[in-house]
Amino acid sequence: MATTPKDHAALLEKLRACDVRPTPQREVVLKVILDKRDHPTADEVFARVKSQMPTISLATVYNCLDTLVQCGLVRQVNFERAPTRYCPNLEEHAHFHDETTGKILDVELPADFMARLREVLPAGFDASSIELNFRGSAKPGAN
Amino acid sequence: MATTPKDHAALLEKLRACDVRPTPQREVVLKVILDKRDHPTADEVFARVKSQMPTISLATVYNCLDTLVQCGLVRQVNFERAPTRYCPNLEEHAHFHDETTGKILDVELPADFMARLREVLPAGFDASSIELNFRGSAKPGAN
DNA sequence: GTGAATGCAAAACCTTTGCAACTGG
DNA sequence: CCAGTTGCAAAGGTTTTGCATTCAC
Repeated sequence: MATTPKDHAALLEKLRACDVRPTPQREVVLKVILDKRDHPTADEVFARVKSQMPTISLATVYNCLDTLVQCGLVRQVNFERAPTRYCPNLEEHAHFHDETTGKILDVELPADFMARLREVLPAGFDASSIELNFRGSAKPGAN
Repeated sequence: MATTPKDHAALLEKLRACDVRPTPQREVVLKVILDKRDHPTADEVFARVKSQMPTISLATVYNCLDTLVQCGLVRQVNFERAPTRYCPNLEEHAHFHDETTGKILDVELPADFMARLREVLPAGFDASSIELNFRGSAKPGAN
């Protein structure tokens, strides 16, 4: 279960708030991402969406994902050579790639953490986004 | 010019220290990466290597790069959906992707910075590597 | 000599593109 | 109606693979 409303009306509202057409495809793509707390690839999103909307195409899923990322409704996570993953968590957080399970986990950050990270940038550098990725292994139990 | 010795003997020594066969291909791949301070893609490495060793194949370049990364002689940098880049700088540092120029720049970090970053990880998580990537634009002049 | 590395070509993989048909406002 | 979106199929670019040949030790 996600932290945010995910019923029909709420989803459409989110889309409209971003000034994008609330198409059924975008709604479903957004829905399946918000419905879980994981980090699916485009292909996994496609699979989930297909069960609700069998006629959707993979290209449309890619289109919708791009739109949602641009709107800031969903985040992108990039690790190594692996396919791009999508993240429903809009809070400031880092990612931990567990090499044992292959899973990606969210790492909560203290308040203002990202703001303080920016301080390492030399004068003249302005970061619009920051990605902090850990890779390693997690003992079973945590998260 | 790189920070580290890059003549024949020194390169071979580096490879031997990693317990890998010091083949001419590995040596040249390592050389062209250490010779500059930039972040070439596999294709760019291939182009540079070819001028010194015209018979080398792209697959071998990929093999060598993988080996060098595993040895820790070279680092990998991953940004967005872009092709993987390779980095000669073994110091602790972050990367800044300048969206205006498309270039990737090294960002120096204060001592122990990465160690302190690790502290945000919950108990039970052990990170073998950390990637800190900024994206944005840099005013001309810096770096 | 032998296991490892190379070179080549083909395949795999993820993602993008072109375009005709459709649709939401 | 009309710009924007979809669905499909085909192309694109990067990386990997299979296998015969060659090489470093």
